[in-house]
Amino acid sequence: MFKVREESLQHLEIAEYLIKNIRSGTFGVNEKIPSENELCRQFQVNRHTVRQAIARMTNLGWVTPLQGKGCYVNSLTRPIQYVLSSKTRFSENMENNGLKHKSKLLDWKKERPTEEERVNLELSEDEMVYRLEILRYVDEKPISITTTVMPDKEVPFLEAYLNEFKSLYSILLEHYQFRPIRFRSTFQASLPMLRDSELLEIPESIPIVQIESVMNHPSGSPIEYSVARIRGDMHKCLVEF
Amino acid sequence: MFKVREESLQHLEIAEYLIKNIRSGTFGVNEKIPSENELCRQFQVNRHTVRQAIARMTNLGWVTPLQGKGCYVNSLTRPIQYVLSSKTRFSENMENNGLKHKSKLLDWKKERPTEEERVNLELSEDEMVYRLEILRYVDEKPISITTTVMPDKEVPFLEAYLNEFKSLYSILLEHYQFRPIRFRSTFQASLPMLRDSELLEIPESIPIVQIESVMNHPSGSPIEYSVARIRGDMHKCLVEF
DNA sequence: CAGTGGTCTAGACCACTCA
DNA sequence: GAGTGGTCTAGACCACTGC
Repeated sequence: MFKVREESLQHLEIAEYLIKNIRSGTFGVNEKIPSENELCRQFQVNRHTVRQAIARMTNLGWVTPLQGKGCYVNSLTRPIQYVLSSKTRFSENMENNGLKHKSKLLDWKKERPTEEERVNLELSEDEMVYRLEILRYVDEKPISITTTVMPDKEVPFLEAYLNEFKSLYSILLEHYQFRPIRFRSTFQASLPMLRDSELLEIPESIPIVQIESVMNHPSGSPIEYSVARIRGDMHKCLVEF
Repeated sequence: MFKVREESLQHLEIAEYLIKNIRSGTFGVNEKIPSENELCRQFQVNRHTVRQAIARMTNLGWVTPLQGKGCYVNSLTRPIQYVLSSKTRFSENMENNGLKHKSKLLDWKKERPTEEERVNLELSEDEMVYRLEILRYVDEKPISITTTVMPDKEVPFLEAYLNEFKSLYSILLEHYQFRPIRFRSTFQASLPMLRDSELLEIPESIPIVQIESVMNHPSGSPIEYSVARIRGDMHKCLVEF
């Protein structure tokens, strides 16, 4: 129960030394820390020990190693405040934070919903849905992947408007004349799937926030079910009651 | 951008093999997977390679290695649904989920607030606060650490009631005749600090959800500022609008 | 005591980046 | 081609668990 576990953990000392130097600014943001071999010489330890220290720092979100280049100090991530209310949208939130943003449609399909989607959207067995996968950027950096599912019947011929994709909500407003209203959301901390970490360009050990939401048509019926997977180190979600 | 990165990643293959066997039930929940040396023999690889595979599985939340004992498959964590509204409390939420729960007061102090606490509680420079650290258990397992700060003036002589600590809200209700009301909360995914991982008995790579909340007195003034750090793999927070 | 996971060394080859 | 991080081998000692 009361573990002691001190003594002779060189990799922890190396990690602490490096973090202290990042904190103090000796290694600045977006700069390189010394190479693995350099650190081996400095601390007179094996490369494996240095790599353990760097793995730890990577997990804690301090640095990102890049093959062939070096190990870079992550930019300070004062988290973006994302306000969740019945009305707020991604783009409005980013504009409130004064941030440049954009969205990219990775893929879309028209197909049968999964069981979960069917339940959340209150659909019958044979109805079809549009499934969109959207990658969102802030300041040119990818920050979230969202899978959005909408019933076919509510947004007929949606594909006609997807070629020039800017924002899902602008399409809905422009071509279907409505704004979805957030009905409920759940939050969960998780770790990225392989595909997430590739698209978001983060190591697999950085936590992500998964937000599942059900949005309603202004008339009250559920119209959109979305699952967003967001970099956890760059976000803070605010809910007011 | 389009990384290939396949070929010769033995540790990924080993991890996938083990995960497949956990999924299929070959290695059951709370059972041991084969020891590192055993896996070395099976796959004809170096122990370091096996350890990489296990590190990955640990990060992904599949197993927990215990020194001297073995590497155990984590119990399936269908997440607990935690409803956030202006009124819900920890204990009510757990009872709604039909779960046994308890709270333990780790520590308390009466001291000056930090700048952040002062702002959130709208206090003047010289006011004092009670700071409580509470560890909560569900089914006898620790799941969250909460630091709760309340202004001294609102709960005078609080220490008199802390000896027989069961639940903060029962003390407030019984001795101060009020129930705090949730005003706002922020969510963030994060990784545990060293102390968190010790108290929650989780590896440092399992994500946690940090929920910061401001609670109001029914009369409207802020009365409690709390920061809860919760195992991310066991929780889902639901917000309705 | 034997078996387990945790730490560390010494050295190898590879894939990638950049000048 | 020199330097970087990524993978892997071979072998050592330690701390901890259980019988």
